[in-house]
Amino acid sequence: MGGKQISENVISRLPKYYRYLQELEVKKINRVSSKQISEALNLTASQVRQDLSNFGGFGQQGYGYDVDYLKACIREILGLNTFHNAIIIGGGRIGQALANYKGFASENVYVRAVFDINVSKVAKIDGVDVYDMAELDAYVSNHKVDVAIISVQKEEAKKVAEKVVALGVKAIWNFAPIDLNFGSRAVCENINMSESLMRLIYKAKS
Amino acid sequence: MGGKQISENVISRLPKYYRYLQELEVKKINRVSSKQISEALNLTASQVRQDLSNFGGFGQQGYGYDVDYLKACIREILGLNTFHNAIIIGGGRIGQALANYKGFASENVYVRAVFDINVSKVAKIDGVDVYDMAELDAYVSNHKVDVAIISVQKEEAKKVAEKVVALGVKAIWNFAPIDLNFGSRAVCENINMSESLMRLIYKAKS
DNA sequence: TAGATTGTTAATCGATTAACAATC
DNA sequence: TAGATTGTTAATCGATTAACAATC
Repeated sequence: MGGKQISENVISRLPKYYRYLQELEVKKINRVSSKQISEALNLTASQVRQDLSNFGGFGQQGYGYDVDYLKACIREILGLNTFHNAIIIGGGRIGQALANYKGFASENVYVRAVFDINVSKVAKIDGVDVYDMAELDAYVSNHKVDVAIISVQKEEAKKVAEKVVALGVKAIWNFAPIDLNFGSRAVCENINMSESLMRLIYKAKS
Repeated sequence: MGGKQISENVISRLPKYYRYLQELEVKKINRVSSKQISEALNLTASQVRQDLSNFGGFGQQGYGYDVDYLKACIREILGLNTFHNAIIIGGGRIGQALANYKGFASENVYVRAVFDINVSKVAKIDGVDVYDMAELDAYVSNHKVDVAIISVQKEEAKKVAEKVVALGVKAIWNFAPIDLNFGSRAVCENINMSESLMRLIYKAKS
């Protein structure tokens, strides 16, 4: 919606800028230049300025960028000021690790429920209710679900993701080793550990 | 080492070709064209042929590619025929999930040990021995460790990764939310879930 | 003021796409 | 043979880098 299309490369660098600005904030550094950012993140200063200028002019000539202000701007651009309700589909090891991970709160993403085919095996994961997979439809229909986290087996991942997208979920975070893509119906990020491991092995031998 | 430098984009597509060829093999399909591959993976046929031709001519004019042969070639290119010993540093939820994950065997990567600061809490994870972090140096010095999987807290990740690289480990698979980079000393793949989640939220609002 | 650094325009570089001769 | 499809060369497109006027 609105404005020019931002390339995937630029989108991928935004969280890196954000993370670096957080570090500076912790260190009580309140001023930074595109050159400093570029050196910290292995980019060029031009690239940093080009990236940021996609969203507006956040700096000041001769001075650079105010750390707190730029961080707040990127936080807003990324959408981290909005609250998001998430559910986890698949209560295996990865699903459990994700339910447990406390880091999502800083992104304002809150896990509200976990769904699993075998509910008896885990009644509750770190305070999050675990429901039987059969209740997924009803839950998604009756609650506002912004993000569905897919951590089921590869074989079921596509089916279950298609289902929740059909029920209106607009964002899928997929941990199954397949590439999901919903076109304009929903956005998706794939965390494909298997592909990452293969890339690592490839690079290790070169 | 040897040959022209392959771009990161090409390397990232190799596992996708491999995965698709595996699927075809399961379906007993023994022939495929660049057009078919491209349609399955949302690429162009040109791109598929360009990518593959970086490594040699695996196809036949008028016919296409033999599935088994191409799969074997890509498996070889990726280095999946070589055995790799891995250790996991950090026995928290993610470390446990990784120790448990059986999928690495198909990449010939085997987890031989887990290291954790608090050994008493877990004596053994899915048959893999858990050692105290204090034994890490000695272990790496006395065993062939090809891959170190980093699943400790962000704060310790850089330090512990630098340590094992200094001890000779040439491949780091990093799950801590920082970008690690060892230049020519070691290769590295970062799985940054936090960045992925931010990208997802960004895209969800656009 | 002089020095520093932005935002933006232009130049370069690399990756993707198109085209096609070779040939199975 | 005629049709299909490769591998590769050339053309296009987009992303990165360089340059610089504006100005704090």
